[in-house]
Amino acid sequence: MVVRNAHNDVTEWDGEESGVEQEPELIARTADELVGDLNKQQSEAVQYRGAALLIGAGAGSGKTRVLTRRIAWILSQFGAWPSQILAITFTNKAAAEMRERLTALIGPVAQRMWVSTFHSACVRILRRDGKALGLKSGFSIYDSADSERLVKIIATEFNVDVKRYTPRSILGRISDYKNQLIGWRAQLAAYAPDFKPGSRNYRISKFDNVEELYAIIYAEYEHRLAMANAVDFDDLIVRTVELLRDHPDVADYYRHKFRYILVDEYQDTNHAQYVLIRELAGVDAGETPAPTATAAGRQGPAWVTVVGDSDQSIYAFRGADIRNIQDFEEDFPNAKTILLEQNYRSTQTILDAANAVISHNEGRKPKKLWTAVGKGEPIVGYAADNAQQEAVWVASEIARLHAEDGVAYSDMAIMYRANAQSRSLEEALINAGLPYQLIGGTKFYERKEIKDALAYLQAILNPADDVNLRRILNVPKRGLGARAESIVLEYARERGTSFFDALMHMEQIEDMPTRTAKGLKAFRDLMASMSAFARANINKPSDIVAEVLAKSGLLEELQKSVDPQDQSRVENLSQLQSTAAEYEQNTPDATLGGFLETTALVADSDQLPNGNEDSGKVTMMTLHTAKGLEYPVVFLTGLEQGTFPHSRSLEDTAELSEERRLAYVGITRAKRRLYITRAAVRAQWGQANEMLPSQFLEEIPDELIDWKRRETGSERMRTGWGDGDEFGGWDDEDDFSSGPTFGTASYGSYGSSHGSAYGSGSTGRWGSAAHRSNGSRSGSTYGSGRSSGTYGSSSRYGSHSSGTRGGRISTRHVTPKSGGTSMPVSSLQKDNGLNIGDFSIGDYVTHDQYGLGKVVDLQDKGRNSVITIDFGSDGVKRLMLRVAPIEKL
DNA sequence: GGTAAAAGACTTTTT
DNA sequence: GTCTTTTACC
Repeated sequence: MVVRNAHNDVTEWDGEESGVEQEPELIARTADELVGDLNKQQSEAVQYRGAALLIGAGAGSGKTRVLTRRIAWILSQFGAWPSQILAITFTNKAAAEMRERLTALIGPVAQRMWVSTFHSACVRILRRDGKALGLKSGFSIYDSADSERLVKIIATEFNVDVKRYTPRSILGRISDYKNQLIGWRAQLAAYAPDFKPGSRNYRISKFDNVEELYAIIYAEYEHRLAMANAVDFDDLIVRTVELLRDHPDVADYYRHKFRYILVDEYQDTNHAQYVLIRELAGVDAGETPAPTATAAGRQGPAWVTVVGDSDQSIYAFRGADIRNIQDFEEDFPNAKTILLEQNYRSTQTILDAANAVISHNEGRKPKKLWTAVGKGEPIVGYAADNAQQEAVWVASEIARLHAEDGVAYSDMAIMYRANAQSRSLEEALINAGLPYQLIGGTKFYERKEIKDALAYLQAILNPADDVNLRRILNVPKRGLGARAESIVLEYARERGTSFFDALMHMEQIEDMPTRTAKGLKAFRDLMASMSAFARANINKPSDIVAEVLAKSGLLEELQKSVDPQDQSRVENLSQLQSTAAEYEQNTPDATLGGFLETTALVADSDQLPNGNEDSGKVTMMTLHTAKGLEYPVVFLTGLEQGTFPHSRSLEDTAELSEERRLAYVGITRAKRRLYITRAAVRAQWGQANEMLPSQFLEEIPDELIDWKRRETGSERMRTGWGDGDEFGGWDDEDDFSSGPTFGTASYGSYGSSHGSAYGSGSTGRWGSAAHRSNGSRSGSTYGSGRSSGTYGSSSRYGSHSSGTRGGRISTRHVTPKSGGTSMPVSSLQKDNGLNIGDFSIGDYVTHDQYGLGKVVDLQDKGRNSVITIDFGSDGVKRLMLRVAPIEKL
């Protein structure tokens, strides 16, 4: 193993040198390697010595870079062990990226570090120490659908009017309680002291106090979760906090283990997560550090570094509390704040727009992003008559950029507020023959067939899991309907045991129809046999998946079906099989439980190809999913009052502020070119609505925008712009109206008039979804029959290895199902997605072959940009950026 | 208990 | 316009 130090020049590190796995050694980096190429603030943040550091990192300010360098700094300069570091992100993708960059920086030891999401870190803790809370091994993690199911079961039992109090809204309230660390005992004591969780036949009689209703369902929900040996998403955090608070020995262990805690996207933490950090760090544990400490040492609270940008807080709806970051300096003693305001991503024009929009938010700390990149091109605006036309224009602009300017499809992204907006855009791209990938929508692991298969696995692993067991009782159909279920359930409730227990003792149930008894026995035997198989092969999850798919009849039922949608379901199941095989291959100590965990904690954004991969496709996603990403060209669509900002946020200042931050996030995703579009008429759930321009458009200084079409046809006629008599304006596309300021009637006041006009509108002309093939939006078999040739080589990239987890990427291409072996992505790459604008002279990079190098020259030739790198002993090389196997450090 | 047709709800954003 | 849930009938 090669160690780098101050006097070694760059040394070759040949990853293939040893067949035997060794204890990976830490690559020690010199101070100059870690901060030599950083700006003053970045460098200060990397080196800061102190117990609490807040890095206020504006969009594109090199946040991840600072974070990874700081970790390397702590290791090499503070003398910390890799095992003493806990780095937390929100998404798996961010965690994977950080780990990857750390590996490049400090070597393979990074693979073993705690670099993970809040949720998976907590799972890890709970798996190890959850026994103290009564969690048995193999506990289930309920996703929101499972939780909703459970709430619905409870609410129905309690005779709650689920039309009025939907399971979702009840669950939302429960989630709020949890995020605030308000326990069910407290709620029960306050609002329903007479209720005992688990007691039968309790009826909520009076509805004059909704708090009582919530308190009771909350308590019962928690009770059932405990019975089922299950936790929900929020519990992962909450129960870990509980563990640390109530079990000093456990808390002690982690407090002395993690001496440095780093949290990314701190503005998105909720109260529970905030407390978790405090507990883990031992801020309130009362230990005092050695007075002369220059590092976290062994005693006293761990050193906490948080990185965030309050202007990018967009998850308040999920409980994120912006005060966590705003109050950091008061919350953590002797906290230091360092602001990173230099942006390395976008042009000044784009930043000016972002700054202008965000400045309309009240009560924020002023912050101004700036860049050395230069002014760049103006923002391009377009006002369409309707959503379809907007989509067609976006598609044509993408085609033009690709053809005329050589912009790679993968360098362009279309963003929108809500998933529902993707439809018309998708259609336009299909019609234009443009390759795309859509992120989000119905997630892979939320599909029915996948959830069914996972329910079997979960029930095998954790028989007490009532929700999953009951889910599969009659899936596939085996003649065990509501009646059979209720017989078993009744017995279970009488005896206060689980559904599983009741099933095991079904012989004692009286008055059971023979047919039902037969069916139940068959089901029980099936589960028993699969369970035996699983026990015998517990570290071969892919074999267990295969067994379940075959024995359960899930696969058979779908294969027999004539419904074309079921065909794609079969494919999805086979993909699940591949994912399991992949997991098994990549995980040394693979278990069924471990596999289920990976399926439980995935997000849409995890589905995105990371950095250096060129998907060859335009990316479409919601603004929320886009956070943390960047693209040379960004289309921000649907800038209308009611669409964006969303209608539900128009009346509330706080919510409107969040929408504005979302706009800020969207704008700052763009590196070179930003497009903003809107539609005058947009159909939502079948109805065409007339939409006013988004107020955010008005907040962008007019001189920054080059309007290709400023007003729509109908607006011009109404406002008398041009000649009233003429039918001017109905012609679309190349209408380069360059009129003076246009803020007349239609741009006047937004507030109250929104949504009042219901245009009979001209929608529909652009064709309805006639050719959407099978109604399934799953995409895997999406219109495979039509003209696949048009889509170039993108099929080769279809669903590559890293793309089998979570979320959906739909493309027009059928994923080639060749056994599930993953192809090495690198060999397929034609374009690594790197951008010349991201490099500056003096940057360090690693090359797959030559190792570490320093950038000495850059030639911006668009797609053919050349980067010149000094690799020390290997000489100075000129490389074509787009194909160079390099990574920026 | 299973199937098909009809009604109804739904859209923010997600770990 | 789509997806889920309810209802009517076999």
